[in-house]
Amino acid sequence: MVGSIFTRHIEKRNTLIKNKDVLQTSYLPEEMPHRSAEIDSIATIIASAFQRDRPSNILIFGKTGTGKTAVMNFIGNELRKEDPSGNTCVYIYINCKIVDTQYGILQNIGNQTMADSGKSITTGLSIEKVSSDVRNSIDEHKKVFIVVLDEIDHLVFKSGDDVLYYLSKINEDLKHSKLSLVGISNSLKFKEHMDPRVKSRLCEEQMIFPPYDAKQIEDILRSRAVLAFDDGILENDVIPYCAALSAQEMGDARRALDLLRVAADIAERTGESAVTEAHVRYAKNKIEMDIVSETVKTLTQQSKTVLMSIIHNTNDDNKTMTTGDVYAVYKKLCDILQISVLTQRRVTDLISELDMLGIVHAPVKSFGRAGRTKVIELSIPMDVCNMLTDDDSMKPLKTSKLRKQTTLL
DNA sequence: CCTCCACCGGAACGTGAGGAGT
DNA sequence: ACTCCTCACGTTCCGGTGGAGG
Repeated sequence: MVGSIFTRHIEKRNTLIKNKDVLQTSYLPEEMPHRSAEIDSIATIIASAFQRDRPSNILIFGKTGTGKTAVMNFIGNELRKEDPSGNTCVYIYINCKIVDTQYGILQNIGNQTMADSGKSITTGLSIEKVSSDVRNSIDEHKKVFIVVLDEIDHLVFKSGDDVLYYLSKINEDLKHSKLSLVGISNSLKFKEHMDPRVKSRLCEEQMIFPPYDAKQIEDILRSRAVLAFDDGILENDVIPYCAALSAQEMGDARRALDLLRVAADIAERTGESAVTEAHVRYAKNKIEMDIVSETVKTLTQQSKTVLMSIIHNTNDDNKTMTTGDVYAVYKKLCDILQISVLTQRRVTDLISELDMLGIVHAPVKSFGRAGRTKVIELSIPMDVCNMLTDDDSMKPLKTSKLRKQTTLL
């Protein structure tokens, strides 16, 4: 037999997409359409690092997909071009959605500054020890450090502003080095959760990235499409359609790129010679479904059980329910699944988490004498029910006998 | 205007996993 | 082997609270 199981697929694959990387959201373009003003003003602030001055701390706001992260990484790249050996300036990027604890942030900065000396920061040390280690390591370098904290709101929300307090006043204890912070956030609201002192120090400069409009998203898509596709692969209305769809979603350029990439993927896989508007529509559904199933998959068993209780409480004529309703069903499900029953207090927290993930909608509402409670409604399709019962830990609910039992609840 | 329901949600604390230093 | 650290996940306790009905 000639060839592997892949041969057929490799041969069949017509190359609709010339360069796939260009359509990834992580791809860093050579130039950034409609963001030159922002790049310029950040560059003026940061340029002082080359005079060995401390650039002002910057806070950048903007909705998702407005190019905040891309602009900062673009600037980071330019910084390295200007100073290839890193003699005066070090650029450190941390995504606070991934690293969201005080300890993690310090550890991350420490590891990036100590990398050349072969040392590293491990876990199990006290915060005080780690902070002083990091501070010493920074000072030894005698450089200007630009620390970018992406999704900083997530950090503040999750772990408070202690690290920010520490980092924003670290310069007082540095003799040779300097450190400036760039915070990136998609909500303005998180400032309220910060200590006023931290806030004022962090907000020395503030910038807001406005959402892109449909025309601008079109430009961005076109600049990428030129690199990713040969002429004639995209039907004329594809890019405007992607742009229009994502402009509806608050000018999210990332969504627009995802749409285009997934649409092209679908067209390629089905062996078609061009990408059409229909592919984009299909891509839109696929992306939405993928997001939901991915988040549901990563829930803990307890959260899945709570979600299951909400699904069981949902029926055609009554889509909403109260915390009490959910908890009653939840207790029975726990019994069937043979898992421990959490307190109602904890379950309300789990429901709130599901709310934050966009899986359910659960505002609190008062019914006067009838009390005050969350009014819970499922905000994803019922199909997730199947996704949930496919899960190993939820197997017991799959047998028909038990399912009958649970639907009767 | 007051009451009172059915929870909400903050605070403090407990437990146990995962890792480090000594 | 023992102590010490963080962090995730829960529990217990308890003071609120919006608004329909008296």
